[in-house]
Amino acid sequence: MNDEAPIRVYLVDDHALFRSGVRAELDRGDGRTPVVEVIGEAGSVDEAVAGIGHLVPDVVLLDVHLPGGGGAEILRRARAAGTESVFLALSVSDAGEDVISVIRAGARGYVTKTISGRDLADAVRRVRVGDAVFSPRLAGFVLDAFSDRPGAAPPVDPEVDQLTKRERDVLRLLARGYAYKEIAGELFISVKTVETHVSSVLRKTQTSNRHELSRWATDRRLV
Amino acid sequence: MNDEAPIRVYLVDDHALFRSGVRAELDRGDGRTPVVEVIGEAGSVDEAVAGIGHLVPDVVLLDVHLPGGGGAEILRRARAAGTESVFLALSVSDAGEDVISVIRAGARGYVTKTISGRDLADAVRRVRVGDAVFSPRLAGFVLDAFSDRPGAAPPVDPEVDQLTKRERDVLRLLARGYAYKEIAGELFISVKTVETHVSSVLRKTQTSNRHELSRWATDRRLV
DNA sequence: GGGTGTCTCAGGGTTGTCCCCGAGACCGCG
DNA sequence: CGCGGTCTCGGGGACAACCCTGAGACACCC
Repeated sequence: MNDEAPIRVYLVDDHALFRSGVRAELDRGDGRTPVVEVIGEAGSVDEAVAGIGHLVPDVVLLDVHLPGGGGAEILRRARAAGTESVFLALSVSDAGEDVISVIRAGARGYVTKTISGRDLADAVRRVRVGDAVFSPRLAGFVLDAFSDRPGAAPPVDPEVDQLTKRERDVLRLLARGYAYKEIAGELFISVKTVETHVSSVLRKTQTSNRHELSRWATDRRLV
Repeated sequence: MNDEAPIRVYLVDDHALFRSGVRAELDRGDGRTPVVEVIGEAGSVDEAVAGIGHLVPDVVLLDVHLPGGGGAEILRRARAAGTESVFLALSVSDAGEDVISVIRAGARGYVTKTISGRDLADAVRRVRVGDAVFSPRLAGFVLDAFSDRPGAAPPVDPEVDQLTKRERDVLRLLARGYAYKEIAGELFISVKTVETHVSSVLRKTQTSNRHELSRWATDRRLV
């Protein structure tokens, strides 16, 4: 599996301490031949885009949450500048929206920061050769979200755009904690009609009550 | 300012990568004499309590969010075991509740993970000699919270601390969307008792239903 | 014209939420 | 010992949430 030359990695995270940790763990190579080499790092969006364009790394390790745009922003700008680097997201967050946004932007994998140095090196090697790498907790989630779209990333979730306009109206108010009666008053329809819409929304989103639905909606930023 | 012997530091964080980073930055000592030496580390609550008791470090660098109890829990248990180590919280979070909880438990400082290696070493040195160290963004907050309480700290809303312990238990689950039946199962009490507690909470918080209450609770970061 | 989809509304049902009332058990305080 | 606070639990009721079935009106499209 050794291609002689080590994999050249660029590291983006706003915490210098964390960058230092990744560098220490990866460069050490776990006592064996260093298959991974950190050739540069950045702590901000602008710095990262410039560094990637300049150094042309094989793999970019990308933090999701950064001041001034986030990892997805870096990915889009680097792609727009014509980079061919492969991107692997590395984040503390396991929130669905974070995973979705960065994968949609084009990352080839997403691992959480709980990962060990050895596993991280292995993940880097795997995305380098084309694998998609996900932390175990996220794998199921990602498969669900992209199961019926093998090709490019869709603009919105399949579940969201199968809601009708009126259903979205009801959903918006519902997620804000409105009672059926209040929703009816707001939309100038009867309570019974509200019930019908709510019922459809719950069925389509595969949630069972308004609390789950609220979480579902906020995860997708519909509120 | 050099006491000849380096300050002995114990490091607690659930991310091995991050521990590695702190270790690399601190041990290097920025090219000068190593004033700080990492003598041990832990990734879990139990491991940390045991390690602190055994190694007797001068300073413990403590992550706030840990599986199985958190930094405040470690601090309390280590104190109960009679340690004389000084604790410095080191966290990604700048949320008020996190700061409050760990300071209340007895930490002498709180810095965020955006800190540089050099500044961290300096912070360690300062808490070692008795200073209270806070990241700039948190300094104002901490002063506010403790301004009128030179001693201990009960900085909660008047409405929150008039809730009894059991009522808070119920509130926590209720705000997460649990049904009464589920809360009853979780707390090993009857649904009727849950109703009683909910009723009290709604009255004391002057809210009229669980949705308003959820917002009330999240506004005060009780979830 | 017929099929499909959306929006509207209703009846009737189960379950959940919230309120009122009362009540026994425990514990700490004066 | 009595008193107050907390925790526990019950009955009974009003209303909200949610489900199922059915159905009329309108628009679009083949």
